[in-house]
Amino acid sequence: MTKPKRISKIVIKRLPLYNRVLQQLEENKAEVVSSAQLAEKLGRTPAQIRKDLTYFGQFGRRGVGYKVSELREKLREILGIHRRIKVAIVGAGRLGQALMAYPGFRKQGFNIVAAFDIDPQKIGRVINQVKIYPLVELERFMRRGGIDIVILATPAPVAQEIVDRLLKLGIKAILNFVPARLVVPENVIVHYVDLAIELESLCYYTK
Amino acid sequence: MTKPKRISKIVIKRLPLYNRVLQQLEENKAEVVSSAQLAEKLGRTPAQIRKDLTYFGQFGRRGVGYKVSELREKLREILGIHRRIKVAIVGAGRLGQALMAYPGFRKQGFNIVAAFDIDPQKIGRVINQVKIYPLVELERFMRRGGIDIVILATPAPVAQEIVDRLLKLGIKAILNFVPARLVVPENVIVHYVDLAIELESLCYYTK
DNA sequence: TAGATTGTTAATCGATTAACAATC
DNA sequence: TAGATTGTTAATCGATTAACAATC
Repeated sequence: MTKPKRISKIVIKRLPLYNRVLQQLEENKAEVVSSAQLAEKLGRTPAQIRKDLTYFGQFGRRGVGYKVSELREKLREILGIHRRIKVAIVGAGRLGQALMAYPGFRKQGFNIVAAFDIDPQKIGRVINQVKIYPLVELERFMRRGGIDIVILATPAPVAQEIVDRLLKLGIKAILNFVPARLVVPENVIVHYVDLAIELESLCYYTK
Repeated sequence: MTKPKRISKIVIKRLPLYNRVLQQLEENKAEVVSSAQLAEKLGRTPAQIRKDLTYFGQFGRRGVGYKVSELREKLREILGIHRRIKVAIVGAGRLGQALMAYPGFRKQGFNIVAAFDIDPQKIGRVINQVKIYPLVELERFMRRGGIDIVILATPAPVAQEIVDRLLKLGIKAILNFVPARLVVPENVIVHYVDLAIELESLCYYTK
């Protein structure tokens, strides 16, 4: 084959942004939207939006534009968020608890099924309807029902060790808040969110 | 002029990562490091690291490598984190309070000077040594001492309105946790952290 | 048909990497 | 001097955008 047809990460990262705008348009009862209108709202070019979308199919009509509800549904399918995604938070320290309390996940339709920690002091506590379980329960949770994504918020020194356990259970995606590079096989994807690093790169522009 | 010599955002975002690794090396008493060693630890190419660094000067010695402490100090100067950076959190709801409690900012040397909210119920509360002030106090804080960066964690509907106030006070950098596109003049920089969007793009890979 | 907008190709732009002379 | 590694150029790779035929 000449074309591997692998869609780049950078494209995938834009799809949720498109989805967000479509959600708003839907709420405002918009029926149809053009790539130019989407681009305007997103601060991007119409060409980029059309190109991104055509990696996945032909969703628009020439001379008309895109049907809002239809395109949104397609995007949700592409992203895999048309079904209910089960998320677990591993590490229920300060940051973990903050994430348990964060309302945005539920608001976007995610199902935070549980939090996990080793500290017996924390086990059994409930924050924002999410209960903290001992780490050993992870296996049970994975078996019945499964967990689609783990949000990792452990202390840095134990992160890799815990990731190794998660990998054995078959976890495929990790949202990592721990400031440590994780070693995972290449079929597993890790997104890094490092708040201190975000702040540091901002500093550059304050001078 | 032929070369605008503008350094791209993508390069700036890598500098804190280099800094982090140098910090570790310093703790481990490493004196010298090569671009190959840094690349190994960061999962990047030696060429990229050397190129990134030479945008700002010549910090290494041929045949030898980079002096760890010296390079780290240079990076901290380039980023502007050699002096103590003052950060304010605007919006002390659930997410804002979680950010107040987040230990990583202090650990990286940031000074969280205050949080601000309009809700009289919250004003006066102290979380992790950070006090919540009424929004009107922002002006006073900006005058005496100043605020380098604002972490924005307000409700989405009022975000722009509050940003406009911050702009009038001369804020130059915003770390935005609000899922809304902010309108700012181009000399002001905004970094977006959208946790739900991070999760959504991860979903794509779990199928 | 005339006007609008997509889907897609080709051109452009920018970022990454390979390679190597300079030099410690 | 021989070996190592930087700084930097040129080649490559990938992403963005301009342009336009297709078509609603």
